[in-house]
Amino acid sequence: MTKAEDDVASLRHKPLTARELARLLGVSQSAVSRAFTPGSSITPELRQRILKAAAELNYHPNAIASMLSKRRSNIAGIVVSEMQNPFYPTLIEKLSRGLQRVRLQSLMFNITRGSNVEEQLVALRQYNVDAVIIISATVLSGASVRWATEGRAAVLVNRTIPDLSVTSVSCDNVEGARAIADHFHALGRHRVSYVAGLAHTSTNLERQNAFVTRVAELGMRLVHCIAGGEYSYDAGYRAGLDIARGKDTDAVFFANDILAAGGFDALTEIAKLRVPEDIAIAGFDDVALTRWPHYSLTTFRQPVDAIVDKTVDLIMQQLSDATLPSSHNALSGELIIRHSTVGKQPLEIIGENKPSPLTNSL
Amino acid sequence: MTKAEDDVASLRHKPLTARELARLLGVSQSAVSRAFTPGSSITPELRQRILKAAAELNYHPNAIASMLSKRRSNIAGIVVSEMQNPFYPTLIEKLSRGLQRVRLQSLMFNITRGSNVEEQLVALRQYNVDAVIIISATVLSGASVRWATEGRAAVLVNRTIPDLSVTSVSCDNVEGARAIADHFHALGRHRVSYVAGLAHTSTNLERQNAFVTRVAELGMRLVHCIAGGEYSYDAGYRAGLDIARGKDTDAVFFANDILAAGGFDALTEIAKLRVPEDIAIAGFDDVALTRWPHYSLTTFRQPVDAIVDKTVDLIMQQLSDATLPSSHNALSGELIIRHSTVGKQPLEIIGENKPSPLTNSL
DNA sequence: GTAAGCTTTGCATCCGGATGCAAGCGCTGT
DNA sequence: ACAGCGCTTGCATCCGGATGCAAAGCTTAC
Repeated sequence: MTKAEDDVASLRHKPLTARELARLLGVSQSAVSRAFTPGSSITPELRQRILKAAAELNYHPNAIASMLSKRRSNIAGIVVSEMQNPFYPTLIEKLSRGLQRVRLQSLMFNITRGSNVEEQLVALRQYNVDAVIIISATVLSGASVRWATEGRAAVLVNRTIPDLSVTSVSCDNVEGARAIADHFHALGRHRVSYVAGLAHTSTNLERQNAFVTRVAELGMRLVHCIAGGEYSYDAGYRAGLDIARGKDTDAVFFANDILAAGGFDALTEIAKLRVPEDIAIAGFDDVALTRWPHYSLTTFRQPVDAIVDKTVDLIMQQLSDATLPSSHNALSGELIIRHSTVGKQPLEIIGENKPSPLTNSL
Repeated sequence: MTKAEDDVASLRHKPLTARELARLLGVSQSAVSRAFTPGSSITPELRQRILKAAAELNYHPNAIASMLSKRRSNIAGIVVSEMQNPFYPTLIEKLSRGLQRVRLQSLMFNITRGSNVEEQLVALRQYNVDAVIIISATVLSGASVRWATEGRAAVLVNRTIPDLSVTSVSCDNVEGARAIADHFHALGRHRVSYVAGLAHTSTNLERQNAFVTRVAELGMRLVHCIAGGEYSYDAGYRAGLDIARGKDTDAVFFANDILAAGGFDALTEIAKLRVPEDIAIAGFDDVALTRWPHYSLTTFRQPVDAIVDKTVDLIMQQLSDATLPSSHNALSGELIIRHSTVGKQPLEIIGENKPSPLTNSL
């Protein structure tokens, strides 16, 4: 044991420390520290000399030590649970890039069925992350969220918890669902259905309520309101079969794009319905596959960039002012009309502006 | 500034430290430390007393401090670049769970066009990660990889770099490509094509070379070898159109499933070819969409779980023995035959065993 | 009863940087 | 020339746990 450890230690030639570098240059360790701290009290000449030597000797300040003394980890913990939905990898990638812009690294905490949530949250606290970003319409209880976020900057993305004073950022689901309903109405559809995702999630509830309400306002009939049970292709497929059996729906709104893709295939390939002539289909999110020619799915685009920017912005604000009150931010999205509701002809007329249906898709 | 900082500090009620807890219990800080260190010299009674108090007072050892003194971060840095391909989110999720099992947290480093690679790698080193796992068929130069992995446990997943002595784990691409060629041959196809992904990646090169070689061995004709240029639906779609124009191919192997999906749609919906009657299609990876009824894509399944296990295993070995020589591990996958090569009838006969085509897909 | 041998505990110090404070230095103005 | 002021620099200490070493406590054996 001790032997092995020694071997390891000797082989991993330990990196240069600030003290060592300082000694070599005949300056103090503080000087080295200051050279790497923007805005600290040091002459440009000394700083240059130190930085130059550091570059030559391949010295990099030890982030761990720095964290310890600054009591600041420069790490944002991202709690994720649904990497299966392609919307999330995209979001996370952009988010992690956004965080990097403000010098925050992303420590990922995957919470999935199968992983120990408790343990993950303990780790989250132990790592002293400066900020917690929770991206998961599911899983965490309110109490867990409170515990995980207590006393640190935190943002819930794409999720709200009513009784919890934690800042949240999401797409305006109400706007989106209404836009879909309005679109169906403008197309002259009267017998609409809704396919839910995970029933109890805030995203689903908001979309469902807003859609159902708007449908009633517009005098359309809600034929089915199907509980998909999850945000998956399979659930959408099954729901599509149900709807086809009902034979009465002329427009369906699926709670997200993956559901819609499944529904699309079931409705066209099994039920042999024509889209959009027999039935119009709309999804939500605007993931890559909505642009695939096979689907060309009308959807409500989540303002991903805006969501990321707002999230990063709120984190930064909270970091500089711990008293910042929590807020719920619903960001405006955009209805993207494609073939699945208007067919190929009208699309050109309406002026769908993508130069090619292929541009920009996965 | 100082004012604000003070406010922050006061509001974030700082967590209990080991010294504080020790003082409350009338024991030494070392005792607390030992209570939390398995196998250390402490009586069970004392340990219990400390752990009990710790639980009550909500004390958790500060991981940062622990890292500093142990010179061990318990963090694995995962360098990723292609979150767009659904194969990777799945892999990463499983990998991060596998790492958690051995007490390693995953710090993600997203390397994308647009992000500063250099900076990311510096961060990787600064955080003193114990292990580096590079999952990205692309982007990093050999020199960068060497620099990032130097002196620490490291594994390249799904990628090899010939002249570099860094351990790698990947699917056996040669086996997979040969299996596809053999399958085409067994189906009686004679005029095959290959659609490449990112040309210079090891995954692509291995698949391409093995396929081309095997095709020649079997006496089949290689009609086209198309440079997709990237692993995307669009590239596959364009390649599909090219192949259809050539009119001579009766079986295509796409370098991965996403390419295959694009090719499938182009061949069936634009070129109006029947799959598999006119043309058989195979992909690689076995991502969720291959199971979607619309595609039902024959593919070579990457042994994701085995890849994850092997990777974690190799990391652990390297951590306990720094002298472990590097190795290249190609893990055996599995040919998954679906409708896109054998059609609906034979599938039942061949005995595709999924209880329902929907099971297990996204 | 006491010395040897082992275990448990505490003390002191270290990990590598950050930072408050005071000493050092250079410049200005009289 | 010297007091006064401001900027640089270094010293000492801290961040929160880990750990080698020695002291203390307990067993066992003579």
